[in-house]
Amino acid sequence: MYLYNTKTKKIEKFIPWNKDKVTMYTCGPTVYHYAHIGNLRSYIMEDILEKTLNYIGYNVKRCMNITDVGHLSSDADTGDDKMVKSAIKEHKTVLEIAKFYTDAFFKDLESLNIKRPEIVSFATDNIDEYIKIVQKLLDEGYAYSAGGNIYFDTSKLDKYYVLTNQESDDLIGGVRDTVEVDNNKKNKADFVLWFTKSKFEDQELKWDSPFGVGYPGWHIECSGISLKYLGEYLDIHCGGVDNIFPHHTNEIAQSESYIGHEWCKYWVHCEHLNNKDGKMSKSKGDILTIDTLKEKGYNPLSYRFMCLQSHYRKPLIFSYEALDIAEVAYKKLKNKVLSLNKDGIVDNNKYQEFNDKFKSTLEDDMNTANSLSVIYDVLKDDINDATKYKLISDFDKVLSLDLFKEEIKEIDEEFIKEKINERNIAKQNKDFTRADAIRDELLQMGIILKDTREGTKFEVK
RNA sequence: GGGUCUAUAGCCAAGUGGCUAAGGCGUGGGACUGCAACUCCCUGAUCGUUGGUUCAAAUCCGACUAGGCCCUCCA
Repeated sequence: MYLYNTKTKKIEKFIPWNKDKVTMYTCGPTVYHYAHIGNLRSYIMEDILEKTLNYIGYNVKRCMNITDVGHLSSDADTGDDKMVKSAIKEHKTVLEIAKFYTDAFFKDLESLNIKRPEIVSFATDNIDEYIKIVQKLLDEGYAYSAGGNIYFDTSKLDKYYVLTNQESDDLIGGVRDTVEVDNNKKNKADFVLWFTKSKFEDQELKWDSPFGVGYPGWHIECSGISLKYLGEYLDIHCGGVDNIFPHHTNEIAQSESYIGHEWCKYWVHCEHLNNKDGKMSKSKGDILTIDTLKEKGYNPLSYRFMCLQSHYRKPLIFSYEALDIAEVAYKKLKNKVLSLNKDGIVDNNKYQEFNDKFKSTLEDDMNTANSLSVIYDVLKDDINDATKYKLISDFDKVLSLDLFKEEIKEIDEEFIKEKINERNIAKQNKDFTRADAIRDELLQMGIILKDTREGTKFEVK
């Protein structure tokens, strides 16, 4: 398996810390709003990565966090806590908000056939872990207290900017208007580990700690959860490219200072889904959800197909035109696959040949566009249906496009057969007006008729 | 301003130095059909611009142009 590693800016051969056990951490959502389809692109990519590793024989232990507290608009002690803000807006408690959007998030994962990680942990369930880490960082001089908060001291590190080639002087403090400069910080890049002085009177969630009553900073959450569930040696850490700095950079700083050695080997980042004007984002408000796609009549898996047609390290521009194309291609592919006759003897040599080809596309930094091409190669090849069936159903263990799943819809089969019969009689009598009327009537109900050599068949739209 | 990534046909997109640049969708033509739909066959590009390295470049290097993302909210 070869992966692009943000840490080295190179495609590298994947060698886990332990021979066949892979630990994988993926940054999860902040549950103050619905996930938009751009967020979900990353989760699709991570799903493919996990399933690929399984497919080529690794045993993967994967963990994901759910951020349900302490996510400020800014990392300085300014701005609003997103969770609190939503809670006020929707007249609910913070935990009610978290529960609601967490459930919605899991539903989205299901719609897209994304496997739920083995371990899913809430930020609020691991407070002790953060306190333990912050305490040790304080004891060893990596952190300091100022203005009521605990900060990480980035000047204590030999190299802080490990994922980017920035120099500290290049940073523009407060590049966005909404960010205020926090004067408690010793260095521009320092970040909060623990807040004790909350500006929000209605901050509902607070915990007692040796540093005072308060709540954790944003970055400590992922380090804490990852170290707790996956240990001190992590193989892969995933997320969107926007997390490279500062979030992942800060995670490395605090985690490696805490454990005293290298922590994570491979950093894998997914590029964004953009629309014509740039990035979709929750905070900009222009979000497009899976539910919206469903309401417009799209199959969520068409979106998955669209993502798989592109490479995860390339920005993908969303448009309904592109989604329409993906949906047509997906349906056509599915129809072809569904018409395969699975009975027969599998040609093992051919199976091996195509399966190796499929694996190599995935092992090549998850080149899913090429993986899909292998399906078309299989369909076109001069091998029997049984072999094709076996190959494609195995491929689908990774791709998860439900290629063999018939659409289940409440249909009255008897009624349709009667109508088909009626139409055939009309056709025999050359009463095409009547025949077309019946065809249109069924079409209205979402039933498409096909006149084949074996007689008239129907298909659910 | 600094960092980082991208640029291939109408659209999506593969390609990481070497035969006529994958694949999908669409378009056009054809077969099939009462007409369609489905299916099948055929159909398209000197690879952002410009220098350079090389026997050989979409592929490597430089410059330029356009665009995305990050620089304390973000997948």
